[in-house]
Amino acid sequence: MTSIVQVAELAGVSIATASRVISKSNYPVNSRTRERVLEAAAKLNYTPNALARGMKTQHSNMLGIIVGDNTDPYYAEIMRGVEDVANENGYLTIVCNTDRQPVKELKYLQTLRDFRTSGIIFAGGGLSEPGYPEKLAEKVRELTERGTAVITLSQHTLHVPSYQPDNFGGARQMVNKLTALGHRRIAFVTGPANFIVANIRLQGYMAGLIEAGLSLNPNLLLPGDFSMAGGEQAVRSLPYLPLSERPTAIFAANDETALGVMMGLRRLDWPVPQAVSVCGFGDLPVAQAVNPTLTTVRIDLRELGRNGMLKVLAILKNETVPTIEIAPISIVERASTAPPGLSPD
Amino acid sequence: MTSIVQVAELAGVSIATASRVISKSNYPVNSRTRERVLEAAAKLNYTPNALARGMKTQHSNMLGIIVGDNTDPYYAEIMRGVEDVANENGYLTIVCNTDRQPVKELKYLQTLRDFRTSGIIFAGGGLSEPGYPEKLAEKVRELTERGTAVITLSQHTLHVPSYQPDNFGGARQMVNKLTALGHRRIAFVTGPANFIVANIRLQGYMAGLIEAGLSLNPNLLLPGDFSMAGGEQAVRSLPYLPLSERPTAIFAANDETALGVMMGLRRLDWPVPQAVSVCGFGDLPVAQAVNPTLTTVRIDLRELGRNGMLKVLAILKNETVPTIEIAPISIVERASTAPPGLSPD
DNA sequence: GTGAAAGCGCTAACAC
DNA sequence: GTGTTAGCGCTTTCAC
Repeated sequence: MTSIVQVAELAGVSIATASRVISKSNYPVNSRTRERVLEAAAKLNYTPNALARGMKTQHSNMLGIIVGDNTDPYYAEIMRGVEDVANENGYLTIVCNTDRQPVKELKYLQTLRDFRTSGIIFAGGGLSEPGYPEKLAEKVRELTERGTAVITLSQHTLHVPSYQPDNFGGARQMVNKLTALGHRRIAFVTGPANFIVANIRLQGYMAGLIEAGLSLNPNLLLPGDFSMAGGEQAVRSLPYLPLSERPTAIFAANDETALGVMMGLRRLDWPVPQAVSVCGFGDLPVAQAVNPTLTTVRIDLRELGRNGMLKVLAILKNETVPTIEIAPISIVERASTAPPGLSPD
Repeated sequence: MTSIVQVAELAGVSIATASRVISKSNYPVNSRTRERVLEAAAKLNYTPNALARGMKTQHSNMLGIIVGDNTDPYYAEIMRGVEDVANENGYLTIVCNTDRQPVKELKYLQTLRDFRTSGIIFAGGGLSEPGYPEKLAEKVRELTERGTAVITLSQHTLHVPSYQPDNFGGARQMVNKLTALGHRRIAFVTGPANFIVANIRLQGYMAGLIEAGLSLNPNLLLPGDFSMAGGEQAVRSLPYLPLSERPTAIFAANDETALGVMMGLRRLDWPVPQAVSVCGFGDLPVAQAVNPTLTTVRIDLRELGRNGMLKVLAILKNETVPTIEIAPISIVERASTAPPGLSPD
């Protein structure tokens, strides 16, 4: 393996000089000397050992991204945005799937510390399990103290800079849209209870109801878990409701759930949107692929990722970044929503 | 930052002894001494610097996974399998999105080399652009010579161990299924021409036709590009075919294309599967979510990833691994296929 | 403008 | 069983 030593030898200079050229230090080096070093490096097909460099500089040009599951299109899209900017800036992106398990999350943070990762991005929301936020905060403090740039891309228990989609406003606006269409009985399929984002969307839903002068019917709060299976399961209880209470619209806490809801309704033979409108949250690519196409709250996830990584870079350059910044959302109306009462019943 | 030096000091031993305990070397250490070191490490919340360790051992417990796009569910699923096993074995997984561009791929390989990555997994098929395979092979040789374990998870130009789905057999079997249903005019939507896997599936399609005594109608070879948009575009030409030539079944080279095909057919008002059957390749999660659900060739991608990573670990342990191993596929019949002639025309 | 040398944290000979 | 020491490849004072 060729090291800077052979480059220096071939160029006939000291390794110090070679290093100055190679590492693009702003130390003055005679342009002819610089030329010779560059030539030698090229001839030897030399590139610096990133490990050795990281050892000196105490950080490694690596970035950890903490996701629930990289298979989930929500996270996949964010990851892509992060990786794009990371790659443009010479950083390596490390995937950390936690399955939302505190143990896995903590273990990964430790490993990322061992590798002197330059930055860590929490792509998803925090887990609000008892005792966990404190433990996590402690671990993260160890990291930030060392100069690791840490940010979150969602509402989180962590007190680090955060760039987050407007989950509350998005849910509220979606309910506004539904009430404007004439819906009065709007069900909401929740996300996992210990998942902060899910609760914020629920708050937005309730705010939307209040704005329209509606009151919350607990029977229309259907438990879900952000999965398709959960959505499918959630609608099973609907036929047992008295006709007068049945929802004319179902708002799912995320798109995957909404897809499950649509599958469940198909099984019940309740046509969408004729019998019941369905909408989701996220605007994943599938939202356009399903039949009927899904009305949803759009978050530009790739942009969220790109911006997140830019913030990490800013922190590493010691620039000040705002504690909380809100990424705009928008409502995308598609075919799965319509005014109520199109159905015979 | 606490290093092995402070641990040794606190335990009252030399750093060599401390290292022997910490690094789990099988060197004999007195159990009482070992105990003291472990205690000291725990008290100081010490964990070894992975960079320093990698510097000595010349490789870093990091693994690069080369994908076209981590947003593509095909790659996402493989990644997850790889990451699972990697994590279980203390390896970090680095995402490398290439967008199938040789330049990006080569650049990433260089970076992975700089970081002394222990292994590299090519998740997708090789690019068969003129001159590229040679360049890539050269770069990979540099890596394998250094002890990097390199494998591919698809048909590839590279001569490294490969664990790959049976793309040929899968396509052939799907055509068998369609001909058994009674279809005689089966269209095929191709993938990108420079993508090896796409061509192998095309070969399988042709083999299936021959087996059924059918000949290839060039008009039924529709150009696609593995994307939904490509699939949608591909069917646009169909109405211009004389009635007697119109396909009763459309086999798309991958699931995303099949989804696009279904969207395109919806626009044409050709009901699936009544007017025309549709099937895909891959069995992505969406295949079950669309309406009608998609008949497709199933590859267990997560298992492919898991196994791939296990192979990398085997290579690193100097075990011999087979040059080529084929992962089984299966046909999943769902609602998008039916016998032909259910349509009025 | 250039070079000598210390040291980042660790492992692995090599002594004792 | 334990300790001393030489690097791994790089950056960075500090001399010159």
